[in-house]
Formats: sequence, C-alpha cells, structure tokens
Amino acid sequence: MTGTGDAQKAFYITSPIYYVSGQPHIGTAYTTIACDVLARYQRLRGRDVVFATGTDEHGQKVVRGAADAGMSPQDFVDGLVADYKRAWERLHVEYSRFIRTTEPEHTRLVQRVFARLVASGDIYKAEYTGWYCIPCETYLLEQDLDDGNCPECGRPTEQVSQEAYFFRTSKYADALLHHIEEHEDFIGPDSRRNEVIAFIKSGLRDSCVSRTRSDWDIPVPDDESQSVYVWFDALLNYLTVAGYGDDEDRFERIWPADVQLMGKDILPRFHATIWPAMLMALGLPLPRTLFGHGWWSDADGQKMSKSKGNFIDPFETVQRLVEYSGTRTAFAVDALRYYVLREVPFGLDGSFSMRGLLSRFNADLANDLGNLLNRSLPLLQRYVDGIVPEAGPASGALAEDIARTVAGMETQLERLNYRDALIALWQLIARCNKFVDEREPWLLHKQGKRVELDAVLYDVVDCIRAVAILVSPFMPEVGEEVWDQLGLKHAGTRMSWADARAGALAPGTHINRGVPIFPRIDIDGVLAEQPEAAEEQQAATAKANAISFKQFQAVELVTGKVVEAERVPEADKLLVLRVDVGEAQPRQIVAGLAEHFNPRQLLGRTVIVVANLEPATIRGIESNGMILAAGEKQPLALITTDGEVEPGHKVR
RNA sequence: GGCGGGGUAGCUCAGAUGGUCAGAGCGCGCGGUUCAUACCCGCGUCGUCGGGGGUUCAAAUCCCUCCCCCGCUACCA
Repeated sequence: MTGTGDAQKAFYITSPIYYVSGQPHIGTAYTTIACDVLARYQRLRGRDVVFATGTDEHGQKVVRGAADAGMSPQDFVDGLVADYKRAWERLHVEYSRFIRTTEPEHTRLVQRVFARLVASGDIYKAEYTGWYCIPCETYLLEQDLDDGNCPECGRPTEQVSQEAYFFRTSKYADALLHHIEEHEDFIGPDSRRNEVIAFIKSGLRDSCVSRTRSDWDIPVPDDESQSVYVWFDALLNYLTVAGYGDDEDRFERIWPADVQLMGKDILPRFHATIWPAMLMALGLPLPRTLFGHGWWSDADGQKMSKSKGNFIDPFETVQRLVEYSGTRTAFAVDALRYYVLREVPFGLDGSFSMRGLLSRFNADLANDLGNLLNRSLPLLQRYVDGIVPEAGPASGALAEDIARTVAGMETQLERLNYRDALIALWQLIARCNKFVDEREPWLLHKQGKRVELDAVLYDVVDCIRAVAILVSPFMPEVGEEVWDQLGLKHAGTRMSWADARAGALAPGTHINRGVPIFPRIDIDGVLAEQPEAAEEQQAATAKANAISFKQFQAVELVTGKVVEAERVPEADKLLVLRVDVGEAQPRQIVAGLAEHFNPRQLLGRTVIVVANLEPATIRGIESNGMILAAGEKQPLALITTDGEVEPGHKVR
C-alpha cells in the first residue's frame, strides 16, 4: 500500500470529492482526516505525496440548491467550496490538491474520456425505457422501484423513454472479480470486500452515464441533447488530479492511486465497480487500495440524520473541548483527530460521544502524553539547567521500545489500522512514563550520581522526541508543540520518520518548557453543567422539522372499520385489508402489519386511515390509503379510537 | 425472508489453524509514592467468552440449533 523503494512514484491518496449540497460534518471530516494522517505519515517518510480532496459540483441538486438559496449555481458552489477549504484548514488537513469538477481542466478530461470510450465502443447509445426520479437524477428499473416510487427519496418516478449513453460495466465484471480475488488489499475492510464480491456476482448492469442536457453539467461531446452523468464525471476527478491525458510525466509519476479512502456507502456501487471498470476500459492500472470506513452514530447509537438533527459538528465539538479544558483550539482540533481515529477500528462503525472524547482526552492525552512532557522537562530544568546532557554509556535503555513502536506503527498504518498504530504509540508513552518512575532521577540527583542521571534524562527526552515525530501525522500541532518545547524547533531541526529512533537527540539542545498542553477536565463536572444540551438540540430539531398548519390540513385522516383482512401470499409483512371509510365501497389498503397482527385480530377494528394518499401498487396489489400504527420501525400498536366512531369521520 | 458481519469484564475492544485463551486499556476499589496537570506506580474486583446441544482427553476457538444487533437486499403508503 505504501509501495516499496520506487522513489519515482508519488504516493497518491484521495478522499472522495464531496457533493456541495451541505456543510462539512463529522463524516466528511473523518474521511479527510484519515487521508491527511496517511499523507503526513508518508511525507515524514520522505515520500513524494499527492493528497487530493475536493468538491463534486455538478448535478441538478446543485442547481436546485442554488435556486433555493436565490443564487447562481456558480456563486452557490463557490461559497460552499470556501466553506470546505476553511474547514479542512481548521482541521489541520494539508491537501496538495483541491479539485473542483467545474474546473476547465477536469471538464476537458471528462469529455475526452467520454469521447474515447464512445470510440472504443465501451460507451454506447441506446434507447432507454424505464423510470426516472427527477430529484435524484437516477434511472431506475422496474425492480428497483419502491411501489412505483424512487427507492432513495420516496418520491414518484416518471416513466421515460429516451436515448441515453451507457457504459459497459457488465463487460468488465469477470475481469474485475478476478482482480479482486487476486488482490487481497484491493478492497477493504474484508466485510466490504465480501459485499462487493457478492454485488458483482449478483450481476452488473451497464451504467447509464448521461442525462438530459442541462446548462450546468458537462456536455456530452458531439451530442447537444445530453450531459454527462454526475457520478461518471465525479469519479474521473482522480485522473484529472493525476494529469491523465494532459501531462504524461506527471501521470506516470502519480498513477495509480495508492490509497482511496471513502465512507462505506459509496464503495460497492461506485468505487469498487464502475470506477475500476472505467479504468479497465481506458487500459489503466487499478488503484492499489480502496477502503470504505465505517460511520459515526451518536452517543445513543442512533444514525446521524438531518431529520434527527443529531449531526455532529466538528467545530462545535472542538469549541466545547476548548471551553471544558482550557486547551488551545489547535490542540483541541488535534484531540478530535486523535479521538476519531483512536476510538474505533477504521472500517467499523462507532458512536461519537462527548463523554468518550473527554475520557480519551483525560486518560490518553492529559495523563499519558501531556503529563510525560510536563514532568520530564522540569527535571531537566532543575538538574541540568534545561540543557540536554551527553547521553553517556548508560543511555539507550528505551532504544528497543522505540524501535518496536516504530515497526508496529508502520505495520498498522500499512493496513490502515489507525487505531492499532495509536495503541502501539501509547504503549511507548506508558513505557516512558514508567521508566521515569523506575529510574527515579530525583533520587539520582540527590545521590550525586551524575552519569546515571544524565543517561536517564537523555533517554527520556530522546524518547519524547521520537514520540513527537510519531504522533505528528495524527496530531500535527501537538507534535510541533512538543518539538518546540524540546527546543528542537529553535534549533532548526526538522522532523523525519527516520529520526524516530533512540540517540538522535543532539546533546546541548536548550529545552523550552511551555504550559501543559492538555489540562485535565472535570468530566462529570462539565457534563453536569450542560444537561440541557441534548434537550436544546431536540427542541431545535422539532422546530426545524415543523410543518405549517396548512400542510397538516392537507392530510385527510378519517376513521375506518376493517371489514376484510387477509395475508398477502408469500409476503411476511403484508396484509391486504378492506376498510370501510364511509364511502360507497370499502377501500383496499395494503399494510405492513402482518408481523404483529393476524388478520382476525383486525377484523371489525376501528382504524385511522390516511385517505388522500396517492394510490400505490405493492406486490401487484393496489393500495388506496394507509393505516396508522405506532412504532418507530415496526408497527407495535394500532391507532384506534377511544369510543365507537362510525366510519368516515374526519380525524382532526 | 435472503446474503454478509457481529454478540468476550460497567465501557471500548484483543483473542489464525482447539490445549498459560479467559485478556488489554478505560472506569472502579485498596495500597504506595510524589518529579509531574490529585499525577504516577503496585495490587485487586467484576465475566457461566449470547442460549442450548454435540464432536474431543481438551472449545470463546470446530459442528448443529435457537435468540439478539448491524449492513446490503426484498414486500413495510
């Protein structure tokens, strides 16, 4: 994954380009931070690193978003791009290229690739007959439809019949499967890899890669009726960055990508299938590793979603950390970086909690790392005037521990095991703390054992120096600060991974003791002061989701009486009901109630019916309405009336 | 329902091919110490390794079965 030896080849790592429909949040930050850590690590090792992130700016959602905001699409995306760039800067993300799909360079490449694949026959024009979801810009097959509606957004779809361009994804299915099976590291983690294999084996369809022409999207070459589909456009950003078809030397140096990180949602369908198929069609080598990391849920394990309003805002989190601890913002940002990569194995889902963050802050950062620095430097000040002593023959006691840590971290980072890399590093920090206790430099000083004292002090500070280097990919500002406090910044010494070894510290260096980096937090205290935080958020959510009275009025609720009920054959959850709602004929309604109610239980019951819901066909059975039932995910109890009410009464 | 991944101490998690595998860190309790941000060090507590059956001299680790959770998918108007 990191490659070996070949000094010519750059280490190329990418984040996805983010769709500019909203602000950066903890999910996008997570991906980007993970990329940044790897990029910094490789830079420290002396690799030529290309780390690209950016924004995906085409598509009708952007046009609509701009219209909603009363802006031109260009002004709209420019504003969001500025937000993204600022966010990454604040999170200490040092990318080498920020790519926007609206750049002329990218547009040209997309058109070139499109034309080339048309010429080679890998993209073909065909009559498309099927359904289309306008808001999602997605073509759907009959089997994809959710009772006639879009499976993504739930809105009605339109039947369309038109010409469109298709990419022969199916042609590459076998080759792709073979590649995945031959290359263990191509897709990670293993659980995703299995999913992808199953997905491909289930049969790949050719991908529709064009849409009806829009002014905002990239035009299909030589066809005024079509624009390039935004996903096809977006994936190619990775090649634009590499200079494909534009700068051969650059491309040779950069491609293929070493690591492409992303959230697990966009791995199987896009990055692990269409994307490599496109590369195969272009005759290009595939990236070494595609990795889909897990999601963050909130402290209660609930998925983050707009409707719940429980999105974690990284900057608000950092702000709270600053308030609680009194640490500097830069260190709080690093603490957040540390937390997200330390708390959960990359690849698995995790839950994000303030308490968890504060707990890590105290236990790992304040107690272990911060305190190691803050106890060691005063020893040097007190006993050797703040000047790093000669190591002497008795030194080097921690050399093996350091070497083992470096080797361990390299192995883990190779596998994208950020968590285990950090665990390995913290074992070294613990070892160093313990070393101070064992050697009792204060005693050595009292006893006048100067040689031993010098050796101990040297080893400790030398080890901290290594820790500063090893921690800096994860916590760059903290690494810098430790470096500064050790006097190495002033001495003009640059960090390098190779110097993370015992004995590299120059005697005579003047240390530069600072204030504690991570002041301890009274966790129970600060959290007790903010009990209303969760409630506030809930209230805010409720407000954000509020509908007008008029909107409510649009829903026609009526009482009804179940006159017939039976199971839908071969369906576990569905019942087909006939409900008298005071109309000439009972309504036929299909309801997902079969798991909790048997048909007989429902007969004669008074229910509440959404009467003006548009008809839908479920399992081939027409449904004209909806029965209300309580239950978050599954219907647990029927909504019924207090007393006997005739069918057909309005429910207000 | 199908496919995939999981269920191991209060919490977060380690534990290829069966035999120091009953663990680590955090938390908690006790004791010690004091260079340090009440820190550090030592000791300790807690688990029927999801339930039940089986194979074996021996199973968290293999087999069967059941329960629960997550992801994808299908039928939740």
